[in-house]
Amino acid sequence: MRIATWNVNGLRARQDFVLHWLRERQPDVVGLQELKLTDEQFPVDVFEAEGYSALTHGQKAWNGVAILSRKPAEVLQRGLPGQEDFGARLVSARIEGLSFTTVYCPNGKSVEHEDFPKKLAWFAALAEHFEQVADAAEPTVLCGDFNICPGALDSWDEARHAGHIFHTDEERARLARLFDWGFVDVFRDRYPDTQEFSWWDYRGGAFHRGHGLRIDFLLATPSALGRVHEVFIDRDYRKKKDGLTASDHAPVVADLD
DNA sequence: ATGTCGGAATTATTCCGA
Repeated sequence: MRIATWNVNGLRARQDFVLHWLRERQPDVVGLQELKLTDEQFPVDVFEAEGYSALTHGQKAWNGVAILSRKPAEVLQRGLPGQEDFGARLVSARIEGLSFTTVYCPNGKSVEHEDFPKKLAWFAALAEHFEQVADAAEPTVLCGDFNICPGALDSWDEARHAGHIFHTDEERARLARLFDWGFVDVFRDRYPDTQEFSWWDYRGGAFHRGHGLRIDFLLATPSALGRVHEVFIDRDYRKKKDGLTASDHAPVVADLD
């Protein structure tokens, strides 16, 4: 089973690009983030024609998440309990015995902004949700755009950004609570010393200059992690394809037995 | 160039968020 996560930065603008990727990479289950459309606007028929059912949790203009699946998927949750006012950011499903959740975590904007403490509270609610309703002994995947660099290796310039947004101890402590519960960062587990990024700013030629961050993850409980035989960040799909504009995020992909 | 995108509000330009 091939699973993936991808912040597409607007599905209406990215639809043809996403189809290109699906045909090329042939994933079985995909968590999508930043759809920027409502459930009514989601092009269900387009993905069904490609062999995928879609479970969506969208809203007008901003945020929005979905799960595409080639296998039967039963929705478990739409929205993070208690945090619905902060946008449509979570959807989860049970797919062939795997609990699969995808999230678009709040950005926070800057440590001085009012969204920053709200971001921290959102992460606390996310950890609490898993502590309350999930079982770390079960095969479980939590994937998405976390908008946090877990460590110095995950930033193109930790020294410059330390203490700033995506690089604070407070944000890293909120991620640590998810790790304490039982999640493992699949890419970092397999490649402890490799610097790779999943997001590059559109501005300033950041992609070509190597100015990126690793903020998109596949997290897995040990029983799911044990099934992983490969994981990669699909950097090639951060580039234009057939004249189509890429998202500012690359997909993250893992192959499970 | 605080440099690019996507989307909304409003109707070709400006704003907001990332």
